[in-house]
Amino acid sequence: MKRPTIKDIAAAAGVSKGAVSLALNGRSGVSESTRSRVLEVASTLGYRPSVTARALSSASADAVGLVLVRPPRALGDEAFFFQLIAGMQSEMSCALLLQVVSSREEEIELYQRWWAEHRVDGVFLVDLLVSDPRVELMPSLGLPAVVVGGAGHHGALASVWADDYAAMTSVVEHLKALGHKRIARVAGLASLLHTVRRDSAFASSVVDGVVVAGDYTAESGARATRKLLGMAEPPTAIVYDNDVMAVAGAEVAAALGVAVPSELSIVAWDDSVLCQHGRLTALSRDTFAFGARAARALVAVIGGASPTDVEDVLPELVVRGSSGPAPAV
Amino acid sequence: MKRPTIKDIAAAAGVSKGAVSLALNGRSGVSESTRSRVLEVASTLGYRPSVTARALSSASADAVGLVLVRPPRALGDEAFFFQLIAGMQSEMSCALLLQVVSSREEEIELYQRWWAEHRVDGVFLVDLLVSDPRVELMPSLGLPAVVVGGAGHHGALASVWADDYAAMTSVVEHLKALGHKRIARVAGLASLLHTVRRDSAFASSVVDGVVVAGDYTAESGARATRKLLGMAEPPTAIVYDNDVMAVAGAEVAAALGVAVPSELSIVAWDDSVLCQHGRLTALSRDTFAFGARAARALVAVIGGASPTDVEDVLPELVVRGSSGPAPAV
DNA sequence: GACCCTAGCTAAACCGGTTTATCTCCGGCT
DNA sequence: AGCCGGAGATAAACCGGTTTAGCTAGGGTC
Repeated sequence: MKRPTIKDIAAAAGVSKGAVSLALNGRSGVSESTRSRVLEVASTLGYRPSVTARALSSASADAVGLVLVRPPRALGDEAFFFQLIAGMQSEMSCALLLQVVSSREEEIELYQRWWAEHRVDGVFLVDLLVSDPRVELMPSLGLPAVVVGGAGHHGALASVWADDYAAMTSVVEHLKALGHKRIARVAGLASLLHTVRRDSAFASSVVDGVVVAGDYTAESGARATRKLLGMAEPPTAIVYDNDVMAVAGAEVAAALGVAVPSELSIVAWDDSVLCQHGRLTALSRDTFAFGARAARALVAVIGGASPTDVEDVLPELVVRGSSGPAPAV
Repeated sequence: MKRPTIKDIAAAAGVSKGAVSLALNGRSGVSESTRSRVLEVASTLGYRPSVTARALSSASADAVGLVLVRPPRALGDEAFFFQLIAGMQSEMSCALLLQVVSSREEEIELYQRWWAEHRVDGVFLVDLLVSDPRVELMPSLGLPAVVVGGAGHHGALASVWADDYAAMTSVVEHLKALGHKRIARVAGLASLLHTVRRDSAFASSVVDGVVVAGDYTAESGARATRKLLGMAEPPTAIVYDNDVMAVAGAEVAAALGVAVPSELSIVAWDDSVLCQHGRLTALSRDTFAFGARAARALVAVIGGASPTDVEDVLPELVVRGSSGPAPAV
């Protein structure tokens, strides 16, 4: 009960392997009558081309790659990536080759290997570093790639991004309009490009703004919040770089008896069910749609389109119960 | 700057392609001196075998498959699957081929295709149906597979599972011990096997227990809760089939002015950050470890081990603020 | 009628591995 | 000496496609 190969079709249709290949791929070199006969035979035999064999002779691999550099254990709580992946899938007819590794070196090694082995037709690049070697590497390999969530234009690569700078500014403006003066920020990993972008936007719109580093985990969010609230002149508003840290921060505030939002306003970057149920004011971007857009861009680049930069809509601030007027002095 | 192939190594070492293959795979047929010379050359040339080519001559594909049947949009909120995937990755050195499809037919089609094309060495089967055609299909295809989250033994397949029946019983016992008599349940999709298992456990330990169907979304959880609380004799405790529905239910209760836990106890199946921050009593299983265990089982089956059934530890009830003594009559 | 061109097809090489058949050489046994 | 066996290596077939070179028949041109 083996699956039919191109040879079986050739035999059944009474033509050569080569003719079958031409006919199935809609290329010239066979007559219309032969082509239709081949297609007929192929469909009755339930023929499916083997991607493996096809990839070997340098055609499509029918898959795209995504490598995540994370401690696997922490990954599961990051709804962002799963939303992103789900969105990507919605716009791709091919499969996604996914692997989680623990270092940047392994990541690069893996991209090279996948490409050398024709296992993928293209890749997504996420978590862009400030000076990211991948931006140079991909074009030199000739591997189609799309930067997801970078900061605009990146070398010769296509890019799908949102304006973190403008978004941060809009958050700060919102808080200033509510009368806040002492605004703090709990940042994400300093090595990531978007952290730097948000940092600089924050620095230029808030004078003497305090920034505490975090790593997206609940623990780091709680720790940073305790530190901030323990200062001589604690902030009246804190902006967190992701939802998990913000929720943890809100809990710390509650535990310390700091009322939200009357004494402290909290804003989260990236909305999620977590923020919705915690009634946190959050900067909401449609991560699912973002992933879908990235997939479309990658498909286009693989198809031979020249790389373009797509700017996502500016994230919208969804005001919920965790932000309000600054406390009277 | 092409990647070296087995031919290059053969030329550099002055032996034939066949000898190189034997040497690299640690098989007999070459002398120790030749083997070490080949290995030496291979490492200095930075040789990496092409999985694609290898898969063609019926060897390993170095990837395993997972197909999810979901509307992609809803998938992103289901932390369960992402935790599971993260756990799988932690125990696999190979990549995961992931695709989201919208129907069971496509799922089966995809499994067959992947296997026929040597794209995967084995697959995970999730969301087992009550009478699932895949259980018969996999052995007949000869495709190594592991059932994840089924109900024990499934035909000729290996299985990694948790005892939903006993878990449900333990939840009900907990509530009964608190004095609850009118206990209700918001179930998941009726087509899934574990729903049926939980249903039957619930039915046999709760007399006249009301069950409302849901589909794991927040909307369905809210709807079900409104229905239950609007009854003439509303339940004093509700058990939800996942975290998202439970949190939505807690919100509905709050909106209707029903105090939790003094008037209504809420228990969620599957713990998550959502439950932790919502202070919901939840049936906690370590989904990450569950995924890791599934990966180990699949690796073993692919390696030729005879399929075994691994029972996961019984999920543990983590009591938080949402469950308490039944209200006095 | 000789010549050329092209459409339509076939045979064969190729991709990068694995596997099998074959060949040679060397040592041990009778 | 003659025979057998096994170790060590090679050449060639194979996996299932794509691609290229080459062949054939038919039609148009001068």
